[in-house]
Amino acid sequence: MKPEVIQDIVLASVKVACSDCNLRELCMPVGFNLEDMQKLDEVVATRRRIAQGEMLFRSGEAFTSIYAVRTGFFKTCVSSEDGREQVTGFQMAGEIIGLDGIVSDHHNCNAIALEDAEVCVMPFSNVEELSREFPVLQRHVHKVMSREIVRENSVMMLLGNMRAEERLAAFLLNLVQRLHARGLSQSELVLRMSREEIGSYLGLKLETVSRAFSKFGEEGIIEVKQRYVRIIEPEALKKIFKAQLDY
Amino acid sequence: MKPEVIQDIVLASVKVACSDCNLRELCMPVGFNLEDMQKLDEVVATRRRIAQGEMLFRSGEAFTSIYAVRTGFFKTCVSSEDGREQVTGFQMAGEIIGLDGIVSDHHNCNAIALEDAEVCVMPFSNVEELSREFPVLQRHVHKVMSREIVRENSVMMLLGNMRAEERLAAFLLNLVQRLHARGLSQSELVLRMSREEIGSYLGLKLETVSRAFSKFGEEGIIEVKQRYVRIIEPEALKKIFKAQLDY
DNA sequence: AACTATCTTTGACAAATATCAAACGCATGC
DNA sequence: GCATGCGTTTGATATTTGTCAAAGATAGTT
Repeated sequence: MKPEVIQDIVLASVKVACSDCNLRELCMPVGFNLEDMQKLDEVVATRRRIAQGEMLFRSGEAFTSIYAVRTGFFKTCVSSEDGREQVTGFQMAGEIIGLDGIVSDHHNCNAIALEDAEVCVMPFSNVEELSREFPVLQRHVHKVMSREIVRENSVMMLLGNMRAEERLAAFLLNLVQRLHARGLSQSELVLRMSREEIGSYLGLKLETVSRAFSKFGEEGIIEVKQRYVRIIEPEALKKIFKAQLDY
Repeated sequence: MKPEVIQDIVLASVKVACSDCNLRELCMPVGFNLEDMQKLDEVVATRRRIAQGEMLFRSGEAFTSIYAVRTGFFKTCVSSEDGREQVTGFQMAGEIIGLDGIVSDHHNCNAIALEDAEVCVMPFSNVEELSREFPVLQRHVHKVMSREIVRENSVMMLLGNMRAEERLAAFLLNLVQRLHARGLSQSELVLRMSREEIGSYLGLKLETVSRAFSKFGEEGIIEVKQRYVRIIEPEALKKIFKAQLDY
């Protein structure tokens, strides 16, 4: 715990202000006047850096805060008694991690950085307190949680009804869409996760994921070179993923 | 719309008070004094009856309220463009339906009564307003949403990592556990849903579900007669479902 | 540059589940 | 009582994905 405290002090000395953050529109409510925004800066207590491969929190740990990803890329996963692991999500800049911990006051999954990352630490008591004061923040928090519920509904559709190639097409389209919303290319990406992690998320073995990638490559729909992917024919991907839901 | 309005009037004339409801401990926060509780009665605007097979709400419909099941049994499901359907959950007395609608102000799934049912209609603006006034209600709402996120994480584990018999064992154990919490038997139940609906929830075809039921029956773990199920060896079910998560 | 560890790709084969088809059971209405 | 319809069970077969194994690619290290 000691090293974290020291690190927090270092980071807190850097200006920590939502009102001044370029990710504001991704993780804060819109339609906010400047005064409100400045009061809202109080939700974020500190920032925290997480090295690649390190855990932001682990299952069973006491829940105190939710986290907004500032930079880097995370995965969340649950594991069963007998050691099987299920990746439940991948999170990028502007997305919120840790909502699973509210119900039992303990985290219910592991959050692991897939590359060096920085998060804004938002003690949940701050969030609740300010939510009572600012209806627009309250509504925003509810929307964030509801969005997560809807996303998981879509994943259930994917896992329950789609075959391997449909799952991968859906996955790729979702990823580039989110990257594009962050100002990155809508046709090129570098995957931050392994075939095995993709497979875990999609309910497939890594070999099946690899084969689907190769098939798309052979068909000229995408260009794949290990973790680099270029989407050549987005329409073909969308056609494969007919079972498209809006998430 | 007319018939519903008339029905609402009829139902509202019956006493609608959370403070007086025998499901209170399931769907309202605990540790509430009586005065607070009486103010909280305002969250529920009306009650509404839904006949078997009817929809409480449908995907795309404007979101105004969340619903607490008072009696009866529901399923929620999403459907894809090409008509595939995925059951995302089954809800019984005391459980909350409709949280999916908050993010986009439109419902994102269909909620269908599997038997004649009655729900408490809680306009979400009431919920938010009273949440600002009562921190204990605010916390409760957050916990309900977080619980749904955690439940869906477990379903992802089930769909992504478990085979047919494990899925069915997990499903049966979860059902009886919830029924038992409502004062019903922990060994006997009558399924409210068809094999096809179970299959949709579990990512299996109805024939596979039926075969798994038969297998459990042959092994003496359960007794099955159509929709009647008696669990003879709960420990055997738990052993099959090693990948047990606490949901 | 060579070595190592890790991730990825590909092939051959096995296992699980889906599909198709038919029979069965139970409730409903005539 | 019998016919009808819907849901369930069971069997035979097809398809998809998983498993096991080996080779290829990449990045980091010495």
